Amino acid sequence: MALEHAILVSLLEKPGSGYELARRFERSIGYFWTATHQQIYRVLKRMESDGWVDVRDVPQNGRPDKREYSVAGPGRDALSAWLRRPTGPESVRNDLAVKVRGASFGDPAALISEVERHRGAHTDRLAHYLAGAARDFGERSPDRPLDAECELQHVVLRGGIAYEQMMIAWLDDVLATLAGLEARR
Amino acid sequence: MALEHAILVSLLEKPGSGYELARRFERSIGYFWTATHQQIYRVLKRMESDGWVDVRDVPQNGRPDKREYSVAGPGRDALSAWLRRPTGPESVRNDLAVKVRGASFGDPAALISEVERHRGAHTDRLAHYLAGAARDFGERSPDRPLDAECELQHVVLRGGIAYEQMMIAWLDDVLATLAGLEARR
DNA sequence: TTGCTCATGTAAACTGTTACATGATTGC
DNA sequence: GCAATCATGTAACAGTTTACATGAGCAA
Repeated sequence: MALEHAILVSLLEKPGSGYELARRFERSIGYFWTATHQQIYRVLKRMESDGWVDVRDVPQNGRPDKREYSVAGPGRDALSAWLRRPTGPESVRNDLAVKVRGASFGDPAALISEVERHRGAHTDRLAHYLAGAARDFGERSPDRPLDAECELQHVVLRGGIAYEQMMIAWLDDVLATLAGLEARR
Repeated sequence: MALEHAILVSLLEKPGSGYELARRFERSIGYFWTATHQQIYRVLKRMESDGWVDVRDVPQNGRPDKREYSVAGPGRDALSAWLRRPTGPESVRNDLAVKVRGASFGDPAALISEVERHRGAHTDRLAHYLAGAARDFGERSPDRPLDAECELQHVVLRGGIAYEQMMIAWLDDVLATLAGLEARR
């Protein structure tokens, strides 16, 4: 269980409201951990009552007030304890792999458009990552290295890029295999 | 939701009991879809009452009887309908990426052993996949191609291999980044 | 006799998804 | 006037995880 930890990391990078966190989970953090606003509000409430975060009501002109959360001492401790604690093997959930394996009992060709759709989604995401990498980490001089926070954000982004490239290559392999089966019939 | 579909695929490959399915979810299918025996028993019961699977009581000598499930017509239909139906974007859950990004607010060096542990797990899994690939798909003659089921199992396995190789390379990148931050202090 | 494998389950707690609800402001 | 954005929630349901429970056989 790590939604609270993902929220702590995000709040350490910048304090914000539940709504703002939900936005961030559609971008940046959301690329390696998904959550909806309902989940976030629920967890924020629990973390507040556990003393992991502080809240501050921020009045805004012409807009509803927002409750801005920031990480408190116990939250920081909980995060650094979690960093050290071994995390179990990730649970994999790959619909498409199940579908590909299931295709042999149905019509393999029927899967082609679905695989192409996924390929498109991964291509879009890759382009998005590459643009972000160029924007945020493009102009680095070797004699003036970035700080730790930046370096670590960059290595996570490189992971996202490697993942998307791997997926696109694999989906091409799947498409070639499906086409081969089709041609053979 | 696709646990029922993963179970259908597994039962089409070979009928079996809930217990046997739970074993398979620790290997083969489990590499791209995880499930515990509790989930499996619950879903099997629902699928049985929906007529997706047939059950047969198999007495065994010296062992408890087992209830062997096999896919029925409606189950096969449900599977092929799902194969055609677009599946939403996969929800990513990567603990380690959250940890790496969180490390800048704690001690980056404290994360090194955790990353090394994950690297070891991925190396083991890669070796296991490669052994399986050599065993099941090693001796192929180009003039006698395998059947569809085999080809599709093979392409899924290639995906697993590509994933593990990508992860190991990324974890090396993470380790180099963490070491670089450590050396700089 | 201790622990492992085979075999099937229940119960409770937690997490995730979908739908609904409110209310102000900004831009077309 | 209509839709989108900002901002915070509730409610119901579905799915997942963890712990507990039973009981037989088999091997060190």
